[in-house]
Amino acid sequence: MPDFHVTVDLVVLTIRDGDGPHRADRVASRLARPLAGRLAALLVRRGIDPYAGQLALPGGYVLPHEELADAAYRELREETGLGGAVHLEQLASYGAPGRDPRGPTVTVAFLALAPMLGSVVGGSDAAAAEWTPVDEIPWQGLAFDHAQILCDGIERARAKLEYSSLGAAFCPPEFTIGQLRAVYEAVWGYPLDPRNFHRKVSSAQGFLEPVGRTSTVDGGRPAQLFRRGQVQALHPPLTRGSDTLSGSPAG
Amino acid sequence: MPDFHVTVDLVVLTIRDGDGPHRADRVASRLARPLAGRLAALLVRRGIDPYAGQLALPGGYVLPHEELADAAYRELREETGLGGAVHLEQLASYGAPGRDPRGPTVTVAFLALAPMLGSVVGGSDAAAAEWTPVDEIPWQGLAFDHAQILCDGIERARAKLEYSSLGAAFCPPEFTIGQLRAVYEAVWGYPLDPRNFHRKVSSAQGFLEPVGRTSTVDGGRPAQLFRRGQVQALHPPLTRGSDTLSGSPAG
DNA sequence: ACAAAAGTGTTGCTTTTACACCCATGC
DNA sequence: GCATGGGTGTAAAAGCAACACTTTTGT
Repeated sequence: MPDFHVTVDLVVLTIRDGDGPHRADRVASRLARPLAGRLAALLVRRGIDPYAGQLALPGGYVLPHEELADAAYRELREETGLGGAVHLEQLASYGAPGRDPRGPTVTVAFLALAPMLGSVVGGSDAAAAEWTPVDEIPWQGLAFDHAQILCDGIERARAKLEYSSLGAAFCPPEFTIGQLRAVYEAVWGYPLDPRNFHRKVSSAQGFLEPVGRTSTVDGGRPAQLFRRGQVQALHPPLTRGSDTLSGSPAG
Repeated sequence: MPDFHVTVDLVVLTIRDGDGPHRADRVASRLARPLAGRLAALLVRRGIDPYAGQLALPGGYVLPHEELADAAYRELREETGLGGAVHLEQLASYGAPGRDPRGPTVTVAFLALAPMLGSVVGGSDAAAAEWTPVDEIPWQGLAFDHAQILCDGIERARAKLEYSSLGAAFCPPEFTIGQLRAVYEAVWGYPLDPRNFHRKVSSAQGFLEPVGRTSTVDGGRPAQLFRRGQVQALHPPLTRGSDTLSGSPAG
């Protein structure tokens, strides 16, 4: 019974302000308004030896007698200062021979979704932590097999938004449907019809829980505030499939 | 950097002949014809010490310098004699402290789907391997945290049949749409409308590939044979959602 | 007044469901 | 003939994309 090192690695995603790019494959021929946010991943600059100086996912060794998810939470706090208000779920495990020069190592990757706010501080063995928009990730320069893991994490997030209420994990505790739509648009990389989106999510039973009213968030009129509801799964899904694109044209 | 033992465990599922039970939550008030098969999982009787004599998932230690998926394939062959004609995918990892009395152990669980045929032989440290219908699984008596893993595996299989072509992994290389429908009915535990099912899967582009004709399989007329197609994902999904139930009434 | 976002109504199209019906075979 | 399963047609219902339109704020 040979032994392995066991680590956790974190794909931490959030939505940041700023015009996101459209995904070329989705908005080919249609006029499209600019997106209100962009999907970004958290990368740290490695301070110690294997791949020192290169960008990597935050992560670290699992302690014996520590639950895997606890280790993921701990690393998240240690390396990024992000609190407990994040969604965390297991992604997959990676154990290719030679993936870590220090010896046989299995890493359990986790996917974490952080609300839109939040500055990040580096700590322990990470010299710096920074949000990188997904279209600017230096895929070639990532340490270990972290390009693969990050890629899997982003794809998981994109897929799960379709049939779960996960999108709300990117929002502050109370949010408007407009903010939630911005999340979906940023993650999927193309605009959605505000009116149909509104109808869809507000008619899905248990998906959203109304709480109050806010004044103008962004120049518009006050809007209903919501909390995420109890329902995790979503039937029917939110169609990122066909040509659900649209939205009012830019000009 | 503490060390862990790393194992793989396999949730191996197949469809076996015989009337399957209906799931109470799905067929409440409606008359329903009997199902043509039932979902079964592979369990082994442990021969060696931790939990000796109890039922467990097939699995074993990962060798250093061995890819996780390779270890899963190896254990599948060693313990069950099942060949390479199975679908195999990673399920999740489990590392709760104390889950293995021999010390800190992380197990990477895999989901394997075996075609309907196939007798099973025991080997190495498994005294016997046997197919157990999922509604007869002795959940309380399983070793380690294998009840949890098995439960997760079954739920994964049920969910994935909806939006992928995974159902065909339960079929022999060439099969009829009727056989494929029997798979879906066995996994989900309730009958589907044969005519709508036929239309749905045969109209899904790339899902099935026609190959030839067979004579009567089961008293009916000859039917078109199919191979699984290239398409993995399925849009739109196959609705196990609402009340897609039905089928001709029993009497 | 104007822009910008929230939210509602409506219309035409596609998908889904439920079921009638015919076809081919074995007994 | 009759049962069994394969396969097609079809009409009602539901879901969805697209877009017109009203409301309510800030500038």
